Amino acid sequence: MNPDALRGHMDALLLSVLEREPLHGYAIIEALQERSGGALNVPTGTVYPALRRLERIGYLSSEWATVGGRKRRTYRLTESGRKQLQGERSAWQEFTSVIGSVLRSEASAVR
Amino acid sequence: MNPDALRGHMDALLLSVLEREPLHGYAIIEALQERSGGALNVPTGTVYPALRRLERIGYLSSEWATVGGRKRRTYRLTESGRKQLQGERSAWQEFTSVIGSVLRSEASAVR
DNA sequence: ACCTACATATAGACAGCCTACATGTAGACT
DNA sequence: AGTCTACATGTAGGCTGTCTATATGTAGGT
Repeated sequence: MNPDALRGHMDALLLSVLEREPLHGYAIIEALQERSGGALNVPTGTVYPALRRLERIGYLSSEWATVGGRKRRTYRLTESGRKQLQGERSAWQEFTSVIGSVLRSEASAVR
Repeated sequence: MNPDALRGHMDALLLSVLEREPLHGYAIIEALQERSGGALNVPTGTVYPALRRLERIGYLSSEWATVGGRKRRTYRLTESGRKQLQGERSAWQEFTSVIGSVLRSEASAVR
């Protein structure tokens, strides 16, 4: 999966994966892999900064927890984040529809 | 349309619009608008550099023409570009399928 | 002692899309 | 003559988000 293609869709992915239940960063990465059938292998250097950015914006909130001696920062969707996820979903529909319509244009309409 | 969303898909759009027939930059911008139902408004500062990049890579070739006193640089797909377009199309399928599957995951599978 | 999985984090590189600007022709209207 | 819009190409520099690489540390297995 070309990294550049993810640009601008990372937020939707992260919010979506947190819709079901709060998760910590590492678990989010695993969830993305699972739900994508192994296609999505997002590096930690992408996910952790992105989560912080989303928290800064107000779409996520986080708190520390210790499980089995390991520290986790667990993120959960805020109300604002839930609304944003709706927006991201419809933006995704719009996006795929628009790009798709250009890519599917007949190769030789005239001639 | 969020600019970041286009990232990494611009090539596919440009190659696709040139599949039917050779076009110059300005006409490419218009074609993108038409085929997207007005949703795609790509600025010249995006298109012209992108076309040059694609030519440098070898997916496009270009030549100057003068029409009605105005100079145009007309771009056409090379063989290599045609192959690349096929690749872009299947990459797009893969991409939408993967992201879509994550975004469509049930909001509450368990519980 | 070593390795792997778990877990978070940051610095800096990289790339591509954008805004803003520069330049010029043609044709219509005043 | 002057002004405006559409046509037409191009570049410089900014922005921003993803990536690579690296650092740090715990737990558990061999």
